[in-house]
Amino acid sequence: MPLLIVESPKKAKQIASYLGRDWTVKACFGHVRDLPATKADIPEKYRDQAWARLGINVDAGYTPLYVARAKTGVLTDLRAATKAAGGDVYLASDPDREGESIAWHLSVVLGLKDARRVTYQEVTKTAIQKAIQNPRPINLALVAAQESRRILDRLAGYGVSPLLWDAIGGPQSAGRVQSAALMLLAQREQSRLSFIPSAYWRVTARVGTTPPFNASVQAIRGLPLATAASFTAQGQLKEGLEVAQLDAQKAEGLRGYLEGREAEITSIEVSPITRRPPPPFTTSSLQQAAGARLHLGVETVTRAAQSLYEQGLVTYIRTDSPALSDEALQLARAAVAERFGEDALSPSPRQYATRNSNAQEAHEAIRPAGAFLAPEATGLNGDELALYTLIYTRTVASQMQDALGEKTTITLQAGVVTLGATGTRLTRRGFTALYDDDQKDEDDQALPALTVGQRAPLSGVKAEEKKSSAPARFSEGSFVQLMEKAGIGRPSTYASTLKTLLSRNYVAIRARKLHVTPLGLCVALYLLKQLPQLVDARFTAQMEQDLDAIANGELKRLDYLDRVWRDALKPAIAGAQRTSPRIKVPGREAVFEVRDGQVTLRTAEGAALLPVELLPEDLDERSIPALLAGTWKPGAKSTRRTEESPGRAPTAPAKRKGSTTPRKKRDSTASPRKKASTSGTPSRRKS
DNA sequence: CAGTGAGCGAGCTTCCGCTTGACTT
Repeated sequence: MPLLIVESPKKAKQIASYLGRDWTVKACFGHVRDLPATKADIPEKYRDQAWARLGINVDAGYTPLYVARAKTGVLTDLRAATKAAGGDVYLASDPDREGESIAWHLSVVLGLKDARRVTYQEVTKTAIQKAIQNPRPINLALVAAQESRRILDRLAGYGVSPLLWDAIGGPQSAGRVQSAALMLLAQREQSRLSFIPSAYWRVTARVGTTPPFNASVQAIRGLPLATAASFTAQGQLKEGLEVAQLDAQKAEGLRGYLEGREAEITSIEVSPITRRPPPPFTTSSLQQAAGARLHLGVETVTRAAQSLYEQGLVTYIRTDSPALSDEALQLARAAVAERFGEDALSPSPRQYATRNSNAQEAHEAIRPAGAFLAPEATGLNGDELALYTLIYTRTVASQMQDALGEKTTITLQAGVVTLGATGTRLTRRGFTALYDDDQKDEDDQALPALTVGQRAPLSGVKAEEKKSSAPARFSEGSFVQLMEKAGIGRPSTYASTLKTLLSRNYVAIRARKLHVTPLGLCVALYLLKQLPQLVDARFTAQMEQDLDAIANGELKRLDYLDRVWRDALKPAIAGAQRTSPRIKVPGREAVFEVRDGQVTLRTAEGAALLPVELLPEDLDERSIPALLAGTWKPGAKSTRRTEESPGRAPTAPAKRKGSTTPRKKRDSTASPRKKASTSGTPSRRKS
């Protein structure tokens, strides 16, 4: 009886039901071998080799040392099943680079000669049957590409992390993905800290038509009134821009000028609007939407989505493709027809393509699985119901008609002052009847029917001073999207990369936003100076191109690794400064100095160790003297945390435990600390 | 002579990516 091996047990069950009793279907649970992680993983005979710590014999052509992963039960099970199948084994791991590698490792571990590799794009009976009729050999060039990726990540990660242990202290870490991701956050934090807000004025008035509407001042004597967009991040007026700038006195003068004055409508412009439904979810867009709409963090979303997957309610949750299978398209369209009628359907089925060039598209979009149960019919509750509803409506809405409408822009003149008002109106709701993704514009309003030349008095004139705001911090969900857009990490690692940055104390979550800590800022800026290539997201983009060339046979694995390691990273690591770095605090006359994992703030007035909970944004004219005097208390500024959802709050207290600084090195022997930092965070949650 | 504590030195930390349960607090 032939044996088919897939990665996921859920998938194995599904496929077993398609293939019937003539087949055995087993899961290998992802990778079955890997480089040794710690010394304990290294086999006795290699333990005294100089390269054993890396698990890669660089001098022997970057030969990797592979060891079985902890799940011995899985391997013995697969070996027994292989024997029972008489070696008639089909390797059906995912159709991407990692999947090809898994197939190759399986073929080695199970001793398969002439391994039969099969792939399919969707899990349907016909697709599976077609796949097993067309087996092919393992693509060794693709395996070489994966192996190069693995080796590079190990060399970079295990090569650079010890640099941090020397320079900064503590069990710190660096890597191709986490360091580039940290840098993206640090850059945003820096641009926020150095941002200089600009003041501008907004003057509004009520126009006395029936019914009335609101208009805002656009220009005075034809000169546009300054807005937030008129200024640079340094608080300067953008070059070559001619605008009217008010101060309190002028604003009050303008208010008096307008109050009671008659305005005339000088133009009415109407333009049509078409809005298309957003594509079905991928891992990153689901995180973004669940964060924005349901206020759920990445870990909560991942856990709830995994549960939905295990219940057979949604498809695989780690995907970069928004594509729907033909079967799913039909089911989604049937759901539209049943709920809203045939007229609500888009004229033809909508298929969505990814815009992400790194996408491997081994799975389809995250969508309802099986019978497309309506949310009410699932029997779910809580976060899982909310998440399923989101996935269901987004998928079904993707097959609905566009929303149509019109945008009206009104211009009015009152003496020398020009005012404007906008209003949008939907003439056909289309998909928004089910899934409304409208971003509300504060100026948008319902406008009455108006004609050019019409006159009406202005009243209730208000002049408000506004300040331009710095670029916003990332939420957990938008951080995941940022990583995807930058091309770093994969759907299976977005959540764990964030978790790593949190557990290293490089990043903290406050009021549902990601903040880079002083330690994170120091690590990022240190790496930027010593190893700029590692913190650059383009390093990964270039790696992807080179891996493609290896997979195509155009580039040799050895040549590639020599180029990135022997000729670039290795000498850069050897030449890097290993003394405690001093980093200028952005936007302040002060420096951070970091040693033993602890950050010290140094100013002309003195120095102070920074408490772990202090964030760069807490540093100001009041807190700095308090820190130096030792009287600073946390929470003085950050008390206005948004606690709308008390049930599911805080990851914050759990986080700090595992990664406290090793001030007393003797007390923190390796094993208890490891335990605390790896299992501490999730296990505290349920109590 | 046995027990205690300070001080010293050795060993360890770490990557990315693929998959789920089995462990405690």
